Amino acid sequence: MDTYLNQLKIFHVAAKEKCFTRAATVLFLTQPGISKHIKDLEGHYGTRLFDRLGKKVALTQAGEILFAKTATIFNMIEQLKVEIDELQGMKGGFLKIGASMTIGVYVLPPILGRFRDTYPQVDISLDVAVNRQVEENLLANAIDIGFLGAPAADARLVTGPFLNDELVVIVPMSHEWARRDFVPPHELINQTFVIAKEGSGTRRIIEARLADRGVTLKKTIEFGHTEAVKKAVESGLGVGILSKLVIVREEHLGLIKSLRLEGVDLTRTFFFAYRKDKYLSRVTKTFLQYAIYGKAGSDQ
Amino acid sequence: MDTYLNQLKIFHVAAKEKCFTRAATVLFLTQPGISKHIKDLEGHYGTRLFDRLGKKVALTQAGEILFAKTATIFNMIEQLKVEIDELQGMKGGFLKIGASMTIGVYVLPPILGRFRDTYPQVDISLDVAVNRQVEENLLANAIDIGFLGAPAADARLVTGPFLNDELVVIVPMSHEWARRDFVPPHELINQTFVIAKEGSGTRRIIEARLADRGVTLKKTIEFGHTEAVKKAVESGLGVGILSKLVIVREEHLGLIKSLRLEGVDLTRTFFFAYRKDKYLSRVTKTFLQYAIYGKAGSDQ
DNA sequence: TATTTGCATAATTTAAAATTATGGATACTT
DNA sequence: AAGTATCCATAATTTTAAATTATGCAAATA
Repeated sequence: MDTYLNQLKIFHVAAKEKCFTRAATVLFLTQPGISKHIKDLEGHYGTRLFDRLGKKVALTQAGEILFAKTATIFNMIEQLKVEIDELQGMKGGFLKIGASMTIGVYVLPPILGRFRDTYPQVDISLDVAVNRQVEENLLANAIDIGFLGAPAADARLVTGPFLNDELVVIVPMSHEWARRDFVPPHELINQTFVIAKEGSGTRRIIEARLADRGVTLKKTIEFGHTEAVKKAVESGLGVGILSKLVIVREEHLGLIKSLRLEGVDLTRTFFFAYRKDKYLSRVTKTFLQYAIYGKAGSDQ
Repeated sequence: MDTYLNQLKIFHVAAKEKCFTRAATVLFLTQPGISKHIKDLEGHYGTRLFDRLGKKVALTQAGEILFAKTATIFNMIEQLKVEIDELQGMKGGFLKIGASMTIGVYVLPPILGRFRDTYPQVDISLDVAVNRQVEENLLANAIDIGFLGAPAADARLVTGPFLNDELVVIVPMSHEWARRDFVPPHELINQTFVIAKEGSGTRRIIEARLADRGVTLKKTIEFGHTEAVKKAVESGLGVGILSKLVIVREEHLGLIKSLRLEGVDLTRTFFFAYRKDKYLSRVTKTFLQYAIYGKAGSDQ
């Protein structure tokens, strides 16, 4: 075969891994095999594709050109299998979802439950990660669809609004604010504040919007996890700000009370995203309908 | 390989030819080989790709899906060769150069200009930095080639001489030395000296060579920049020592006069350097020829 | 009905691609 | 600074995959 197809596959993995040895592991081969194939390919194209920089390897310009195209090619080949399976009406299939924290833990589970009731043959995986990681997983084709706290930044991804959310102040039932529905921002300053760890999407929004109103939180206690924030507020440690989505149960049970911040817009939107050049399988499309509209909408 | 790449190629040709026997001829194979590969591929996709209609074969629906994509795929693969060849023919690509001050500002620009005239499609970046930084950039593979005021110290770098330079004493036209061509070193001592900032290559050479002759400069004024030194000398602030390369224009315009130091060797050499284990692209090689010989030399 | 043409299958050969073994060079470690 | 580990390159060998030849069957051609 004069098109060096197998070599292209091996090159692609090696370029992705930036390491021949790791590529060998991924491909269930040994390192010398990788070296040889790359060498063959370099012979074919008449130029080096990798610089061997000591222990590291790095793509040359020619390598970069090649890699850009092989990514598309092997994406297409993967999609082929899906498309043909669907043609045959194979109802099973696999749906790989990635989501950021709040969505993955509080929003998706009930949706997944309903979806599973209707399509019990579909295997589902859900990977909860930070926004950036979800984007990367989409680009690496490791997940079919992602749910993010912000529109995907990468141009290779298609993004759309998925769900509107609102951040609310939460206080324990023992708190004097528990009988109110609104609180003006400046009153927050004197409160001990239980807040999510730096780096979370929620945290960023809170700080940005409060800063707009000239309010900076002083007495803050940080927790790494939403559940911890809830528990802390419940037990009277202070007041918190969390997504409405994550406290519905607690509020319903009368464990905490939520209030809005007067005159501060704490709404935000979650987004879905997928690779522009990815063929969305029926399963994926259907799930997206479920997620956005609660039920399957139109078929297209 | 679990992607059946070779089979895809064979399928593609067979689908194009609508005939296994002819596909065999095209691919320099025999018909049974084609049959087997198609069969393997059908096993992989779990469905027939061709209907065997008596003496004829025709694509099934699944086959059509496959054929549509393989057409794109093999198109891309062909395109790849073209794109990489273009890179080789220097109809694209980029060249990342690092250089120390004097070379980057006074020597390279005209060379870059000529190079660009011949290869307008090559993108060029030039990063001017201190010697050490240039070396580090080379090692980090951030630049393709570097030009330095001293041979690269790191064993992983290949170094070669690039350009000979000479430091000369410069005086304003109003100075009594302006009518001389040589000046003995000891006369320098009584002069106010305008000199480049500590740390520059030029400064180090001046001090080392003068120290050999037992001369230490006393009345010195430091400037951070070569241009400042020139301006200072022009306006009669004192005498200076600078590279011949940087004052050709000023001397030609009659703004300053340059003299040699009697009996002191103030010549120095500039060097190019690149990573020993880096593949020098054609663009890089050609540029190096331009830099060293003024024009492209031999092709190898 | 005989003949040609095209694909399928099986046995065998051939060629490709894998592995093991080894060496050199660079980075990390103590 | 010396020793160790890591990573890639190369060569010799083994294994596997893919080619071939040989043959059969079915449909189109005459």
